[in-house]
Amino acid sequence: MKQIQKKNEGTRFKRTPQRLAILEYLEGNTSHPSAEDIFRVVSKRYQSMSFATVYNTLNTLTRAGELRELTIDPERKRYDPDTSRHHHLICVLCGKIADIPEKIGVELPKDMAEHFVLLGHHIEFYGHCSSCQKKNKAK
Amino acid sequence: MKQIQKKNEGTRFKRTPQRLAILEYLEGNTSHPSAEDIFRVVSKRYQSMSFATVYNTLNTLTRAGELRELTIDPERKRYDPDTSRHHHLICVLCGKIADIPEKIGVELPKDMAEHFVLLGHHIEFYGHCSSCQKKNKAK
DNA sequence: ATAATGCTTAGAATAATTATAATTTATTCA
DNA sequence: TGAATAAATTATAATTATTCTAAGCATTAT
Repeated sequence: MKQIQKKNEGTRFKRTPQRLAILEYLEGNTSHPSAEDIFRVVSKRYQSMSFATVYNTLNTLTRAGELRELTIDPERKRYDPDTSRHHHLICVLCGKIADIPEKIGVELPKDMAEHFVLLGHHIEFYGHCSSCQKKNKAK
Repeated sequence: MKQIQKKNEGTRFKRTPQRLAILEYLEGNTSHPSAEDIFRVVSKRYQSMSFATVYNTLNTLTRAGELRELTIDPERKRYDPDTSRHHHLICVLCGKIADIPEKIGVELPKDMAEHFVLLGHHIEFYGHCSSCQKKNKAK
C-alpha cells in the first residue's frame, strides 16, 4: 500500500550534496544573489557543480515556496531566501538591494480591487545608497 | 559658432518614419507591450522595420524619459508610455498588467530612509484578474 | 555638391535560461 | 542489504532576449 506522501516541505526533494551546498549558501543570505553569483561561490567548493544544477535547484525551491524569485534587476533574476512578505530598496547607482520589513500598510483603491482577487504586493523603493553618495561627493 | 542645443525633449532626436510608427503605436497604449509586441505590430505596416530599430528606439526614448521600462515580467522587458508616477496590477495567471493611479501614500520607515536618497517607488499588486476567475469557474 | 552626423538594416555576437540525453546517485521495499 | 525504480547531475546543445557591428542611407550644415 502506497503511503501518503509527507507534506513536510523539507523532505519533499532529495537532499543531494549539491542542493545542500546551494541551500547552505542561501541560508540567511541577504545579498539577493543571481544564479551566477550562486554558481560562482558554490562551484568553488564543489568542483563538479554544473550551472544547470543551480538553475534546476533554484526553480525547484521557488516552486516549493522555499525561495522567492525577484524580478527587480532588468538583466537577470535574483533570488531571495527570505520568503516572508517584505519589500526592497534598490540603489539605482550600484544595484545593491536591501530588505525593507513589511510594516507599510498599502490599500488598493476599492474600485480597482473589486474585480480582482488580490494576493499580495511588492514595493520597490529606489534611490541612492549611502556608499554611492560618498563616492559621488569625493569627486 | 556652435549653437546651444535645444533643451526641448521633443526635438532631441530625428523623427524618422520608423520612430514615428513606434511612437504612434505607443501613444496612449496601456497594454505594456514588449519589444516583440511592438515589432510585430509596427513591422506589419512598415515592411523593412528591423528589430534593432525597435530596441534602439525604445532605449533612446527610455533614456530621454519619454518611456518607462518595466521590470515586472520575468521573461522580458515591458514598456509603458505613461511616465507619470503610477503602479501596476498584475494577473499571475494570464500576465496582463493594468495601471493603478498613484493615490497611495507610502512611507519608508525613517531609520531605513535615513542613509538613502529616496527617488521614488513602484508597487506591484498581484492576484487573479476577473476574466481568469471566470475561466476557472467554468471548469 | 560634399562632408559630417546620425539612423536603419541585416546579421553576428552575447548573455541568461531552458531543454536534452546519458550517466550517476538516492530511495524504496522486498 | 541490494536490486528496481525514480530522480538528480552533468555536459552540452538549444532557445530567447537583447546588444553590437559594419555598411549603406538620409538629412543637415557647409
